[in-house]
Amino acid sequence: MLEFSEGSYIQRKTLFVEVILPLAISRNYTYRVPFEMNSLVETGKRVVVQFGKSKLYTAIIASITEHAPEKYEAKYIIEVLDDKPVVTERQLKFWHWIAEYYMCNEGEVMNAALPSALKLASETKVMLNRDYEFDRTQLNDKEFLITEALDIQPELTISDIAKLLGQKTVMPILKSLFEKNVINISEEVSERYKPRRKTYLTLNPEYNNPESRKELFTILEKRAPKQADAVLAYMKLSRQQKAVTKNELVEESGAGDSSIKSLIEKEVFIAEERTVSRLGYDENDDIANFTLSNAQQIALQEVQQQLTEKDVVLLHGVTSSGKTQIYIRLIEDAMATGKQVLYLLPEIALTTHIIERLRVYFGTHIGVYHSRFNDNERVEVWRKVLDNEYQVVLGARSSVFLPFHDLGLIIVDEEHETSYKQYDPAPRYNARDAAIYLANLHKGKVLLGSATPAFETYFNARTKKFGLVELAERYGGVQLPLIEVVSIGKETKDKTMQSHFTSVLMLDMEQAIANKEQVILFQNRRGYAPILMCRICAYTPKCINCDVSLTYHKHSGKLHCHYCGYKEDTPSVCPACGSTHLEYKGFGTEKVEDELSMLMPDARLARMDLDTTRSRNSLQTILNNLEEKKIDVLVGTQMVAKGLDFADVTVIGIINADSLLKYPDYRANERSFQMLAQVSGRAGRRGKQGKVVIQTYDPNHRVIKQVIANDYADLYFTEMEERKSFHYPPFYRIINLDVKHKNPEILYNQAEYLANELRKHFGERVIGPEPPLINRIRNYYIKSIMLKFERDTISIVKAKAVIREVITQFQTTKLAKGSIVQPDVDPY
DNA sequence: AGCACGCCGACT
DNA sequence: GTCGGCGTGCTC
Repeated sequence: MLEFSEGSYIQRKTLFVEVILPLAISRNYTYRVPFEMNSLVETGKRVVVQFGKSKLYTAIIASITEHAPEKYEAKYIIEVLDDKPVVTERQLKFWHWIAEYYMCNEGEVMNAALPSALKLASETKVMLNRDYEFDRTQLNDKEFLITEALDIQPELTISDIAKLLGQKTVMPILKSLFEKNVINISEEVSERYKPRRKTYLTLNPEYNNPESRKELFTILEKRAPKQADAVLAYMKLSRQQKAVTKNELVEESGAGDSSIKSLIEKEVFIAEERTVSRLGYDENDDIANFTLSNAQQIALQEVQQQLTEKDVVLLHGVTSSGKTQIYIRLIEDAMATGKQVLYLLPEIALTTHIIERLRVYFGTHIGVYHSRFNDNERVEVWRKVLDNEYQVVLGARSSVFLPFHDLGLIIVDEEHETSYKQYDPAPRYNARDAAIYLANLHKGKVLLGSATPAFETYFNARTKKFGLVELAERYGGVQLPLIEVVSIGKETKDKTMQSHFTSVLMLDMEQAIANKEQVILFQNRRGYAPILMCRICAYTPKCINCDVSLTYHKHSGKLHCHYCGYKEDTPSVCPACGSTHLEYKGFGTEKVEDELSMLMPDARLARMDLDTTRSRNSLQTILNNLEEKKIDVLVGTQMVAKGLDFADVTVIGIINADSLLKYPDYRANERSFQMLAQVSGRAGRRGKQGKVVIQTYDPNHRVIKQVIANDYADLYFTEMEERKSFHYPPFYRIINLDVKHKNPEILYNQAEYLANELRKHFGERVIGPEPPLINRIRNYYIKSIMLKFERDTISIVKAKAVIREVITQFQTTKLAKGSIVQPDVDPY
């Protein structure tokens, strides 16, 4: 003992760290800190540890103690990766809450939260960054050696590199190479996000004075009249709107693409490519310089006022009411106090355009976080949020995991969107709900925005748990769509129906197409016909796994199960009685498209449902075609109602509202109301009157009346008063347990067994596993068991404790062999 | 998540 | 007789 200074005393203490490993294991593990690293360890820093026989992982320090574990000998930490923590203590608390609330492991949360480049493991693959030219003379010997090796073999694992260098500690070298942008850390090579581009035209300023313009016209009219038309059309358009696109000009002038091309070559027009949003916005609505309408101003003040009293406020504003402008004012407020802001959007609404416009507004202080970003970009955003370089972050679901220091405000736009909920890998979190907890950790506020709030949100607002601000007026004089309810029954009697279309809808469609406007038809079923039935013995083919009737798909000529994906050939004779009188009952999008193509042979039709969007770019192609007006009528399922607005869609037809009104779901009325309201909201934007045609056998159905009145309160509250027995979430807390297995038969037995185990504790509050509907995800069949508790009859904590115990027993029972049970908590 | 260990079916 | 399938348990 040569030294007695305080510093050396600290070095002599034996420290242990509890770390979170990025694995689905139930506990945190304890490692021993070598003396020389005593001053380096800190909560939230990354460390490299060996776990199991040979694997190295990046783990996060969750806590530091001096107490040695008693039952085992702790392994040593191999290295400390960071100079300062990459995960804040608040985040660790947040992770802990997520793990607890959504019944998963902290390791799984870590996996979802950290970009993979921050969690290198021995099997991680490394490759050269091809997008970046680097100067190899800047590298040291070892770094140089690695790049050389990567020239020969494009992919190396970290253990390969350890062998190559003949040393165990390679992480710091890789870290530095990554930071110098020399290497990439591979993940599944995610498709890079391609922004959508549009060509904008401006007239060469040379022709701004009347004389030179006159001159231009005289030349053009003689030699190229089409080009003259194009210039005239440009003048007309530019008087109406701020920016003119090439496509708009082609359409307006009737001149061909080539005339415009030659005008660009002659430098009459100056062409410029710009990134464009897929939302209904374009250059013509100005976000940088806007004034709030009266209604918006009142709503803003009300939101500000309510945010002083409540932690969460719901802004319920009809489609096109200009909620974004209100958000921008609120973001400014929060920024003025020096706090950070998180602006959450569903993935589909995150486009470069909205980002660009907010960038114009907030400069370089705004960061964006996307699932389509590659890892380098994600790490960069992570670091910049950590270093407080970004004051505003615009992002999808996973951005709730960024290392914020001082969140003043979280905005959750389109709060009702189901894409905020992650289903497949744990953690099965809902970013909207997690955001509320996150804001709470920061003593910040949450604004939820929606035109069609989720039922639970509206319930919380009406029961004063959340604040509530209503904005019922569309912005900028945009009219709410006219809604016309048409009785299918009456038109059938009058013989004015043409296949599935009423005369009203036919007329509206024809008019819209004549005006070069577009139509969206909504039919809540895909396939051709949902039921095939024998006319003699009423036999219907059913799925062998799920016991639901099989849907006929004309495209494949087969019968499909929409739950598990099972397919079989269409029988030509009834398998039960041998008769040949087989009948298709009901109809889906395929049939609607089919019949419409016969009624309107000239209209350009397209279909958007799961079947037509399964392949990689097909959704994008459909959207592009719609935007470029290569489609007159789009037939689709729920997909057409999600997030996308097109300026020229003026007519929305709901082919059969009754299939929606009888939605086979325990939240039936809410779902049908939302669906109808969302679809309806898509009609008519930017100065065009929209129209919604609702075809139904039941024109007096209350839900339809409420959609017309945009009346949430009545729907929800009378419903609750009248039918307390209905399975509405605000009265119930629901926990879903998913049972997974590759074999549907075993799965069903196990689900049944688990349900019975749970019944021993919870009695009749366990629903399931009937009816035998089985979903298939990847190669597993999944069956849910729902636990439904009346509110206040059981604490969710207690329920979860019991469930955990049952699951643990279940997993050690012989019957449970091979099944994985994954709980999915619905917090309402 | 990996990985080893162990227990049953079809092969040189 | 073994090779290898997966089901099970453990990793600080």
